[in-house]
Amino acid sequence: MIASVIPALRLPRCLSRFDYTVPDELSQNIRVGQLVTIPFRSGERFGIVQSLRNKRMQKLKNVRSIVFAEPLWHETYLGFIEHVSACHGISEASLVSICLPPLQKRKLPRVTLTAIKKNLPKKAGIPIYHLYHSANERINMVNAVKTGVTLVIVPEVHDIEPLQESLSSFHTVLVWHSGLSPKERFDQWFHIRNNSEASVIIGTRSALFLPFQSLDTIIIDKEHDENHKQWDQNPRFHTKDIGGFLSQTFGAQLHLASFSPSIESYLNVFTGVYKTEKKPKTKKDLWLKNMPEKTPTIVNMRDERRGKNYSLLSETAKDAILHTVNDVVILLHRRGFATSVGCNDCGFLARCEICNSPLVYHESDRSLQCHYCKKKYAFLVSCPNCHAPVVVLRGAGTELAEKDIRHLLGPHKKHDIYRIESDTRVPKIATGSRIIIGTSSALPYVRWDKTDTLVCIDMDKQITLPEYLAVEHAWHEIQTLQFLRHDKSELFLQTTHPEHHLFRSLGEPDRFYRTELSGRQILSYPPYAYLVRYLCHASNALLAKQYAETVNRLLTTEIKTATIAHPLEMQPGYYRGQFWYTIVAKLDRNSWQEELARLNRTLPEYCLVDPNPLSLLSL
DNA sequence: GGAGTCCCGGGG
DNA sequence: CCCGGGACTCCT
Repeated sequence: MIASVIPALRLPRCLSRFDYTVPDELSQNIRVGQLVTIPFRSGERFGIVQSLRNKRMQKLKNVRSIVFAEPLWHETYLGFIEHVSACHGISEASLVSICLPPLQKRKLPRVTLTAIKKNLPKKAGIPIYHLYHSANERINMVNAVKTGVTLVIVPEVHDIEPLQESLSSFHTVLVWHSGLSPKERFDQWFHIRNNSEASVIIGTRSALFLPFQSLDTIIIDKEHDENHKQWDQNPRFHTKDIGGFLSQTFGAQLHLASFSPSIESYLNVFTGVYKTEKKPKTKKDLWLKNMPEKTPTIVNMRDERRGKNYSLLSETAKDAILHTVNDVVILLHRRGFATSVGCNDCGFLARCEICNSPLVYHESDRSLQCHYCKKKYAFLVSCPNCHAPVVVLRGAGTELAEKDIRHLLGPHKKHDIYRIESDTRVPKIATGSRIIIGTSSALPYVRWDKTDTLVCIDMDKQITLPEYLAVEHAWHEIQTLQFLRHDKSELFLQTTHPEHHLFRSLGEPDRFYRTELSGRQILSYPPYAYLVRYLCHASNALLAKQYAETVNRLLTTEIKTATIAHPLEMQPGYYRGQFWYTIVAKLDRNSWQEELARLNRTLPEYCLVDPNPLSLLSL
């Protein structure tokens, strides 16, 4: 007997299944879906039995051992593995290695697997959309789930704990995220494999690949959040896509939930792709009219400049901050002191010599830093291009904001000031009133009940950024603050484009969605097409470009229902020791899965696949 | 993808 | 003589 085995190893696309002879002493007990050990290269590896056939072949190595008598996975799950790896342009072997993260040989004798269920799938219904307006409604939505195993995927580790605490009295709750220790991982993983009782599993996107025996409900919470996309390493997947595949595999009901629906979901609700409790009847119906009635204050920064206020904060915001007794939150999107360093005379802009990204000024050591490749440069005194003595700092980062705030409050300030960024460790925070200055990664550290004043220093960048998702992202950010802040608090949005439909639609969300949708329809962007991005990389710039052109030719001849854009240099063009080019294809939104799998098959190894990308150009 | 291998060149 | 790094090769 021959066993086709998928090794648990990160292997290239073309290497997935390997044939081994089943020795006579194992042939009675070997099953499809079982975890086995196999000799691979010089060592021994875990693998999953993909299929068995009665045949004899020379020169094959033997399956070494069967780890558990019971199969780890149902046969149907192997179809899931095949489908996901085909659509995401990775080998089944790589995906299997992601599915078996905690296995250590010496611990395995401690565990036995329970018998596997024989008949799996019922048919999955169409996805259900839940719009919630408060934390309570959110909890109730999850609690409404009564029977079977429920998987809740949240965008960030921070989202797990609050949800877990409000649920634990009703359900057995298990959590899964990147912060677990190896021991916790091992225990949770086997618990999930063996548990057949009702339970709720709450996790980040890596929880999609846990060894479920059955799955009745999948909830994707904060469905609009960009953290649902894994964009920086293979497999580059979106929680919604994998959630859909899982729902098919287990016949589980898929739910999407958010306080700020994505533009894609809005269309899906109106076209009947998703069900809702209160269904809008016609296309003319408004769906989101009952948004919270807190209104943000839009501050026109052009007026501030005209009034000779050149600081980061408008007079209105300064005034509000000075009069706030409790907490203040100040948000902006850049770390450091200024976004860019350049010359007003000739337009020179300081860029990283390695990857060409604009450099960021850091006040603490008066250095210029590249936020992509981390290289540091000395501060420029004069323009290297035209030798003008003045090098101006444009834009603003969190460090500059902190300096301004300290200056504004003066020496007798009543607040403690904290700057929180993605890569700073969160300081030990005192109990007094505080001002938090940070990027959106500071939000988990905000005391919402005590925060009376919130300021978004600069909404402009997201409006002007040439990315189709930028404005939607800005909208969700505003809605996140609207959702979290208390009714008596004030939110200031500073912009030089107060006439933008993003701000004018704040009181009538449906208008925002419809305007964005019509723009996307014209350009065939999602949700009217399914995007896939192909990334070509090489250690030399010319080679990378040639690779991209080769892939472009391959795709152009192979493509059926899609349009494809010419290769473009990525932003930054150099990253992790490699030069990068990108090719974007727009696939038919109804048949993208087959098309994607077919296109991926033709690709050379150096080309990575990024289905459903968040950005067209940047890494 | 990455472990194993060979083959350089540089420092002693 | 020993290394570290780069290129190259396979993997049932």
